[in-house]
Amino acid sequence: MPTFYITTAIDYVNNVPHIGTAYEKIAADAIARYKRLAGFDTRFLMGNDEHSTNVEKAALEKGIPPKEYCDQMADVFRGVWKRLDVSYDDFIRTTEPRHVRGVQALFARISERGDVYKGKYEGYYCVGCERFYPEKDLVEGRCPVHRTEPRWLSEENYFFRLSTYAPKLLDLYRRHPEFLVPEIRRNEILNVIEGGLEDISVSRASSTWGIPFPNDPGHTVYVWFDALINYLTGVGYPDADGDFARYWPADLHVIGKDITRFHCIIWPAMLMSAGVALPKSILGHGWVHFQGQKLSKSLGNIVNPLDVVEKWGADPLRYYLLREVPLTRDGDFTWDLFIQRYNSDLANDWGNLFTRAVSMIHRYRAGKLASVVPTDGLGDVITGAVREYREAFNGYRIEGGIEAAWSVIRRANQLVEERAPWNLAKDPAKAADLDALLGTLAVALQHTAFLLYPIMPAKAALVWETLRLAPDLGAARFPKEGALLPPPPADTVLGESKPLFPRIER
RNA sequence: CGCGGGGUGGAGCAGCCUGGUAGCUCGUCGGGCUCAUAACCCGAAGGUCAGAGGUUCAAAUCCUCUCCCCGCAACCA
Repeated sequence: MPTFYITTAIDYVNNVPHIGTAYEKIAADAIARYKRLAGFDTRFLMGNDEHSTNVEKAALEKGIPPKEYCDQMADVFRGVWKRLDVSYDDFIRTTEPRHVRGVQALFARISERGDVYKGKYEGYYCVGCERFYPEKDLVEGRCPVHRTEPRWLSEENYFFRLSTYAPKLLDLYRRHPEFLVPEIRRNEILNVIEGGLEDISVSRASSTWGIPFPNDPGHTVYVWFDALINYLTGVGYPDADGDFARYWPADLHVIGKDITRFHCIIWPAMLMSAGVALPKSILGHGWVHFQGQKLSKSLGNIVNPLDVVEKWGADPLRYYLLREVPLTRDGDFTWDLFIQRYNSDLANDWGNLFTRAVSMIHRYRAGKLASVVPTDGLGDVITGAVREYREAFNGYRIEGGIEAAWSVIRRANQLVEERAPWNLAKDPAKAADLDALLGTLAVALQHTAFLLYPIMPAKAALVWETLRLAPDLGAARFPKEGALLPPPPADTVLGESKPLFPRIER
């Protein structure tokens, strides 16, 4: 069985998830669910990044030990992901022993290669920002953010010879353009690499909340190095057998566009140095804005995904984000648009098709299907939509997949008008026509549920169950090219007709 | 000359790479239907494709210039 290993970025735990973080996880989840339907042995990894000094500080402010703080935050994050129906297979935390062990092992490999050396890190350091500033970025000798005078700090650090990997990275991008998508991000990264790379500091002497440096416990591993390695330790590295052999190299890292440099320059260089296979592809997605503005704490426009979920469930939010925000671009979340898409797409199109079809099957045929073979060309519409859907998903164009599913919904709604079942029902001579139509609608509904399962798993499952199909929709698999799914059972009473998505009245 | 993204009917977008009927969703207007969540279906109106110049038989699409908007400091995916 082919495998598919997909990861998201792991999250810093000094903030709770917002709608932008949720977007990334939902998108990755849709892809993971799609791959499972497509028959891949799929591994979906998420996690938390718990080692930064900011985390230590946040814990201190709460007056609890960092570990305890991280435990609490891990519960918060996992709770949110559960509410959003994110189906991760494993959740890694960078404080776990399995991770620490892997980080140290990878460092040993990089050191053996001679790519780590001890040097001096000097510069202006702002305590407020916890970072170094080049002299040119200072404003009148002061930190541009805090307006305080930075300290001149000189620290012994370990460095990674990133500079020597520039030619190899360029070669990687030349030979594997799919390593980083979309193209626009690839061009940005190529510019950076072509501009030359500098060695980077990979240890901190000042911090204790981190992974001890191998052979020099006075230092801790720089948090980014620590974090990136989660993709390896999440499948068992450094153990070469088991899950690591099964899933590595990863097929897809889903990350935000702000951290492409770490993932597309430093990460592959680390792996090259350690002699570990590179991931196959990295997808740098855009931002979700709110009312046209970047999400920002200082602006106070952070949208908590749970606010949406509490009112309408996870599915409408998942649908909105996946439909409205293509992975390659920035998108916008507004309540107006959310309600509009909910009402017109979910309530009126899909939801209404479901209710009208199921209720007619009950009204005219006591809830039983006499025929389950689609007529009126619906079979071709469905197989065509499935083909389009798969092409779109394979290119990570989830919105394209959604549109393909909608072509079935639209055609089915049209067909109801064309065949006017309420008239067929009045004429006993047309009973067979009515049976055929109702069966066609049931099969169409079945396929919409199947195709929309990666997007809206809960509602899709509800439709599936109403049609009295095998209980676990997630265990269903795509039919062969050009074929249909095994149809709903004939002569079984279907479930009730009830609104899938009650309209939102403004 | 800092870098990048973008300006297409009322709104949001596709088309631009590989020139040749300007397409989609929503909204508006008119009609149809009554199975359905006042949902559904059909039709119509509405755009000199930011502006100017150029190449061409032909430009939203290629070239040049101009104007406007948004990112590129931090929290942060």
